[in-house]
Amino acid sequence: MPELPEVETVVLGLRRLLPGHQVIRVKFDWDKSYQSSQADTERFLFGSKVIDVRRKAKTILIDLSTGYTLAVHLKMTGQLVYVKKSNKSEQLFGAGHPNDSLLGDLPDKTTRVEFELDDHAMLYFNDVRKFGWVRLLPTATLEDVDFLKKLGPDALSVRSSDFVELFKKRRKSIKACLLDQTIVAGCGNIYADESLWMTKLHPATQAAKISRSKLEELHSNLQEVLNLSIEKGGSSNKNYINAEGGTGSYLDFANVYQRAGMPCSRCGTEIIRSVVASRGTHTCPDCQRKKV
DNA sequence: TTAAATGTTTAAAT
DNA sequence: CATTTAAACATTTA
Repeated sequence: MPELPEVETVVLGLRRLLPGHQVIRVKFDWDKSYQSSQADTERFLFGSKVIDVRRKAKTILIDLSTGYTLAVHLKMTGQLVYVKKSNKSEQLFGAGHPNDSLLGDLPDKTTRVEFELDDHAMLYFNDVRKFGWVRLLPTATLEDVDFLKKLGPDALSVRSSDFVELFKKRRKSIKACLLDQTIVAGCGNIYADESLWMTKLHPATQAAKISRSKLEELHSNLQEVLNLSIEKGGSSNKNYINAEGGTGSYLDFANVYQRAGMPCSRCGTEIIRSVVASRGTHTCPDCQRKKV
């Protein structure tokens, strides 16, 4: 699911499963979901071996031995599920948008792309809303591709001082800045709301009006919640499955996201929902006093 | 029936 | 030209 920690969970999981294996075949039912020419697919995908799996912001990069890379973007509802069946056992790993496709039999009606691997394993790309995509691109040109070129520094690793510099002259709302991947890459709607609540900042506050110390606090809180969520992604819950296939709520950590009407865990005031930066926004009206 | 949903991307407005 | 805002994409679920 389509925020940095979930993408990271996908990457960490697939990195243990894919490298060394060959891609034999691909099948897709929606042409926007798999973007490559037939010729490139035959030349650079079929028979190629997976070298590595990595992440750039919220894009998953699967590097192949042919010098090409499968770039995968899950957008709002994408997920990647790896299934390897043998006579006696089934190895299963999946992460992304938390719905039942992670646990059910595949392919199902949300399956857009299927990759067949040389060891009888399958990699499924499921995406209810069809916003996501898989693209086969030359590895060397990835840095020039527009959707990766314009990204700001990764939210997980950006230094505090750089973070402050990037934000202090922006005139749009702090929430719009957090969601703007060209400023800082990797934050999404959930973590924007959570980190702003932690920092006691109202999402509609103009970034330029926020003090240096508050920005430093926001930087620290954002990295904290992202890291915490990555750790949670490693445990068994509904947006992550493994052989045990356990369920749970991946939003256990959330203090405001989708908690409208429930009490703020800090002061007890009711969490409210509004719209900021044209996205659903959750705040504690007491802790995060409105900007002027 | 209407509203909302984890994210870009593009066009239009400032 | 750079920045900011809003609509679009496609579908399901509450």
